[in-house]
Amino acid sequence: MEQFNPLQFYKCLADDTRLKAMLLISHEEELCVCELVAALKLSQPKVSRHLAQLRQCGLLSDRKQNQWVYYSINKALPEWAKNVLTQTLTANPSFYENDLTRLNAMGNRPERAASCCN
Amino acid sequence: MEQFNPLQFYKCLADDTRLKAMLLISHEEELCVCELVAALKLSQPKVSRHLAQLRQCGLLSDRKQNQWVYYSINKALPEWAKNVLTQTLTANPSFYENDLTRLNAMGNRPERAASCCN
DNA sequence: AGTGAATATACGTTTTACCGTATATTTAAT
DNA sequence: ATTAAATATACGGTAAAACGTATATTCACT
Repeated sequence: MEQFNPLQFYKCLADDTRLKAMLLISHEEELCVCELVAALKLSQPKVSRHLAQLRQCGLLSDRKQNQWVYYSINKALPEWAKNVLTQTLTANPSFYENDLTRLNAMGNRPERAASCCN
Repeated sequence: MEQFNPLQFYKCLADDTRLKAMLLISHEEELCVCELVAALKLSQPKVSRHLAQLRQCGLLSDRKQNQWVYYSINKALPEWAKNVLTQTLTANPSFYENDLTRLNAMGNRPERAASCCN
């Protein structure tokens, strides 16, 4: 993230897959790729590509644990951008409710250890 | 505006011309097309096209007075969207400062009557 | 070492968005 | 009526973004 730029931020949010991924991750603290693939009902390469973009633009952080990669909202995001995400999340539950339902219905969700003690 | 949708909202903000226009209009209450053309240093058809899109998506309202068309933020925008715009405006002054300078340097800015008494 | 699961990337194609230029429309002024 | 200014729209071309498919990489398990 060179210098955080509002235009780049909104370009990241201007795609259905990326916006839903951001909101689901906000809602769940962190999610791994396979959980997002199940929640969004999209192909793995498609999801992975969009997550890579969100990470490169500084919106997401990732941590690897075993074979999984967990994505979370980048703590270093400017406050205004965090607020934008929170507002969007709380005001538009119907935008992502189906995805949340699929996520919760997913069997075999990976166990996760807290990032502080692995 | 059928039903206000966060994805469509962010697609509107995901273009340099549109984002700057939105922020300048937020900052100035209302602006006409020729003021935006001067502030953004862009062609009139380009600015007009983007404003039309913002109006069609429900982000802007317009009112005609004499030969000018003034654009302002749509009062009917959902609160969360208004908050997003306000946060973006106050947190990113450098994103639009040059445009604001050009706007203020513009000679012959059209006189405007308040919309309540024309 | 070999296999399978999770994830990432590369490549060519298709779709979407944006743009410049020309032109139409509306209003005001002469 | 004619002209000029402000704005809007139409059309064809270009560029950017997104996609599907194939493949590479990494890690755990046997």
